[in-house]
Amino acid sequence: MKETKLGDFEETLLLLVGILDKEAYAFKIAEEFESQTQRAVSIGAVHSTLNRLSEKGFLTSEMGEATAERGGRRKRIYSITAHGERVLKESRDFKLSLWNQYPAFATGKLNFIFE
Amino acid sequence: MKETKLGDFEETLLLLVGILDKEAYAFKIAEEFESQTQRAVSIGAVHSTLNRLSEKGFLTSEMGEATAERGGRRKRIYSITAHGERVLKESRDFKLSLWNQYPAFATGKLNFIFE
DNA sequence: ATTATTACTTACTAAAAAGTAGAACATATA
DNA sequence: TATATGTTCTACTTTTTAGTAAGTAATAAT
Repeated sequence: MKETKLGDFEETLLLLVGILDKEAYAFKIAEEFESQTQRAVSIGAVHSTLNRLSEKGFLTSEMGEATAERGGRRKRIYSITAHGERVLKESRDFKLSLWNQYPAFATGKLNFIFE
Repeated sequence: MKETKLGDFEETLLLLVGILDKEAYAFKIAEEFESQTQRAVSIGAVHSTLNRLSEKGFLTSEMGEATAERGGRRKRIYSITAHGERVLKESRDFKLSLWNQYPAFATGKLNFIFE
């Protein structure tokens, strides 16, 4: 296990970036994480993880437009790179494959995903 | 993120134990890992990870019968605990759910797994 | 006997992931 | 102007995961 890969929390955040699309900025990501997992996260943990993901080349980001809302500091909008998407996909395929081989999980329903 | 959970390598090994069933002993697990991932692992890494998984309550094990093969030291056979299976299942469900929400991945094919 | 092979065990180290703390900034409202 | 709100940033610490090293054991083959 040498290559740069994804931790669990990292993978979740990466996916949330993909899900949130144009709304993928740290605060929103943190909120979404909490609502999807019922677990608390500190915003700092999210920021440092997003940084790590960027350094690893899985994410890029750019500053969004200034908003005229209260607290309207400009948001940094994240998006998944091609590399990030590829790694995510590989990770998914590998897991689907394993689950499928484990009798306790194999519903037979995942088979045709590998059509 | 406080609760005891699974690292990536741990999750893979846990699943391999489930897949290998009666053949789930460290050496075989290491071989299977290499064949399924095309990555090398050291047997020591596998042993220490299996230990960790046992301490966390995800696995149990017992010594198998002595075999009359060359190098026939008794094997320690691992199996997944109910707790291990539950955690594995939760992890799977959560991931399936996220993948399904990410447009780049959503084939629509995973939907009905949550029927 | 000696060596090769299949295995386990344990204590340790290294690396990576996760989380914390504290500061800063922009805007709106009171 | 002072305060609340929504937000980013980064250096640092802690915790967890992954991996190494070195030894032990049992058996078969030479």
